Amino acid sequence: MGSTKDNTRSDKHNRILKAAVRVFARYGYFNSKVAQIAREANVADGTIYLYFKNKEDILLSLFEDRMDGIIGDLRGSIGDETDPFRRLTKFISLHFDLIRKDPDLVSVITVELRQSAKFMKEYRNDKFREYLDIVEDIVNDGKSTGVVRQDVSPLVVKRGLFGMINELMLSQVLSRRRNAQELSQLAKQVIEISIRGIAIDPEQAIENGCKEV
Amino acid sequence: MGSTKDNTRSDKHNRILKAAVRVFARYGYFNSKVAQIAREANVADGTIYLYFKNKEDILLSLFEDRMDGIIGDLRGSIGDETDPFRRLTKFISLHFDLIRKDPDLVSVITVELRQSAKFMKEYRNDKFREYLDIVEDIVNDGKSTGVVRQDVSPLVVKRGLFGMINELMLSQVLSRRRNAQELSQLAKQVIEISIRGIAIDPEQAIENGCKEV
Amino acid sequence: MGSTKDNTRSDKHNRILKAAVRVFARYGYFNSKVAQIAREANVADGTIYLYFKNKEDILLSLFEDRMDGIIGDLRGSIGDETDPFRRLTKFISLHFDLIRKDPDLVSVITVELRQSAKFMKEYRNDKFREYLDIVEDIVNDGKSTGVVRQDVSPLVVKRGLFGMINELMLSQVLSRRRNAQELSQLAKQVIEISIRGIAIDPEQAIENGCKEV
Amino acid sequence: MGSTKDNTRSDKHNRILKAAVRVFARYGYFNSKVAQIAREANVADGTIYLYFKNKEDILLSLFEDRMDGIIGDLRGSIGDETDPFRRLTKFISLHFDLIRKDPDLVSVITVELRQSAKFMKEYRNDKFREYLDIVEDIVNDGKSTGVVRQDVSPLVVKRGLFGMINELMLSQVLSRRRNAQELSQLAKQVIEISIRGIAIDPEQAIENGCKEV
DNA sequence: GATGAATGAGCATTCATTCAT
DNA sequence: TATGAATGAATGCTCATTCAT
Repeated sequence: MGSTKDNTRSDKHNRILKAAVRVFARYGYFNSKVAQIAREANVADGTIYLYFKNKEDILLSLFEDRMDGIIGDLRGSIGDETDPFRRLTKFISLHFDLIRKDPDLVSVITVELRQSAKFMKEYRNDKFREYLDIVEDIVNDGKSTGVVRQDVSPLVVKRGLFGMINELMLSQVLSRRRNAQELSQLAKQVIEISIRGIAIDPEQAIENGCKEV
Repeated sequence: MGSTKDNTRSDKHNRILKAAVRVFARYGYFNSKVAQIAREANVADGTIYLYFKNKEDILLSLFEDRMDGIIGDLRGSIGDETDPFRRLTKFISLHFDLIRKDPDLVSVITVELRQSAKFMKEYRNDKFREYLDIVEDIVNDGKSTGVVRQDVSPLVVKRGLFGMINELMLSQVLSRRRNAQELSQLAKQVIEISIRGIAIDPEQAIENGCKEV
Repeated sequence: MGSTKDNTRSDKHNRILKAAVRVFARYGYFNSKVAQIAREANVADGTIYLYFKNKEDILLSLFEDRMDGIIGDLRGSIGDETDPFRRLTKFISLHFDLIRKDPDLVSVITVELRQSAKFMKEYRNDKFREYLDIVEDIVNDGKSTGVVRQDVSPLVVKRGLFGMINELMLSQVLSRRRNAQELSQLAKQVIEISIRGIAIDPEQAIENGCKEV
Repeated sequence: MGSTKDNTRSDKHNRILKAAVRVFARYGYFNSKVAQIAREANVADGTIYLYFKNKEDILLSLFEDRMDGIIGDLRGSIGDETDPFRRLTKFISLHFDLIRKDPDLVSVITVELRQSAKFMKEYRNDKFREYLDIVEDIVNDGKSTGVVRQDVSPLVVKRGLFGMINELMLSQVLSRRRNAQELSQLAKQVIEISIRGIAIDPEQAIENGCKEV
């Protein structure tokens, strides 16, 4: 029958993860109780520990799992494009789409993840790096093809752009009201500033980057 | 008879705050014990509660107190300047100076503050807004004088720039090595991207904004 | 085929018991996990409960089962002898042999068994009593034949001797090094003290009791 | 007012220890809850941890503390005597007195202490050794003065006698009924068997050892 | 104001036991 | 019989906060 009856291994894993995003987003990581996640996932407390090492592992696994999806989406969306600015545009846009599609996930990524000492110390080297490298690649590509200024540091851009997007997503997630138009306006602003910020020929870059988005 | 003997009210208040930055930066907010802060401040556990409502209040007071200093510094530094881009330049530079002057404080602001539900929900309206408004004013000023593009949203710039700076400060604080040159390079990158991102005449703006900094 | 493939009922029962002695001896009763015993016995966790009521029942069954063997050995060894002191000698010797033959079992009997409230309260009435009665019979026999002092209490002797042997076995099991010679010296000491302690004519008793052992 | 109002540091320490003996004796170490000890001691759960590292530390401290008393009593009682057998007599007698004076303590020492892996592995080297040495000294003394057989091993006697006494105390503590007469009979039996077991001249030894006890 | 001993609510985690397959 | 995934009750310990001195 329905999804509640599907008790396969991977289903429980997923149910717990889905419950965790909701709970973490609502109460914050430290205020969330493992028992609460279990209840929302419709499993027993102990079952959680068959799938995750401990509470922190739920948060970290959540990040890894969801990042895989996000990175996949980003690559999928960017893959078709060759122009660095169009790729940057798509990269940024997808983030602001996410705010509507999964605000809880955005909450967890922008706020709760920072509660994990382990994440702050170690994790930012793995999946996070893979994610950041997408931007680095775009910038490097732009420098090779001569459309991005040579003195632009891809390292600064990737982290800086991430910070900018992250903060704007956060402020959106914290304020209740959100409509699609506002979000696309937001995306547009970020896109334009970013492109102009690094392009050799800003006007041309904007024209290329923003065609029919 | 040095400072350790000065037991005036404001001194203890300050000693606790100074101890708190150290402790929070080292162990993280949730892992920091009030007793530990008390020990580092050389006061009794109970004394803390004569000066602060509770543990979270220490963090929040810390933020308010230090933000006053930072805002003061920013205003002081910016006050002399009239060119919006020069003001922006100074605004950004001061942040990267802070990483060297008080890395613990940077740690607390970029990471630990997010642990406070109260801060995330309410506080971002007071002292934080005052801080952000500095940028908003700069951008608005630039738009009035016609050097910043009219379609630039000051709201997006203030939050976006904050996010960018914040993330770069965080990544600096997390990595051990830090030298003055690297930091000023970082600042320069952020300055250039920001200015070009919003200026009507980027080349002119950069020339104005970066004179002898 | 080989023993690992023999999955008859009594084989699994035995495999579990053998695994339990090892695990209990190594980790102590309370720190031993049922799952651990199952793994060492090469059966599933649930299978344990087809053969034993619960964890405590494993310990108690273990005791019963092994005590049958020990009592059998004791009776076998003593059966041939008629002289009470020779019987006592054999009784004691066999215990110190056990330390080398099955130290894990000695560990469980001297230490772990005491963790079971049920054993301490009830069990000491059944198999344990049967075991103690061997000594009681010897002493009573000695009193009848006039070689043991009339004012000796068989009840005290049986429990006292058990305690003495038990403690010496324990101290042997706790200390790593153990050699056959040391153990037989130990046995000899206990034998001599016991015999002299209860005999009417100690010298004669020792001579009878210790012939060619 | 009464003892319940004496809240000095050492008083709480003692109250917890006294509560612990009661609780451990009644429910067994593992079944005893820290909260239960706290309630019986009239302190908060957390207070326990101001005085003891953890649950096991309560048990171990209890042993150390009470052993000090017992060792002191033994030395006090034995101190006056010069005859080894009289000293042995007093040593043994005091144990059986303890059964009446503090059965809970006897319970804890004979049964619960064995639950502590730490005690079984490490502790038996310190306070316990000090206690056993009392017997070793007596036996050595007896051998020097030529009243104890030269081939008697003091090591075996000290551990063996301890085991004997221990087991008899345990069996007394486990059985409900206990009267002073029965206990002194018990002591007398142990005394006589021990003395005869090790003496060169048993009759003389008994006469010396048992004068007016 | 200052102290620090005392409080006690709160929770992640374990593991013996069950039961659907 | 046998399995092993799932269960959920149960508890030692921590630590922010209080308050008698």
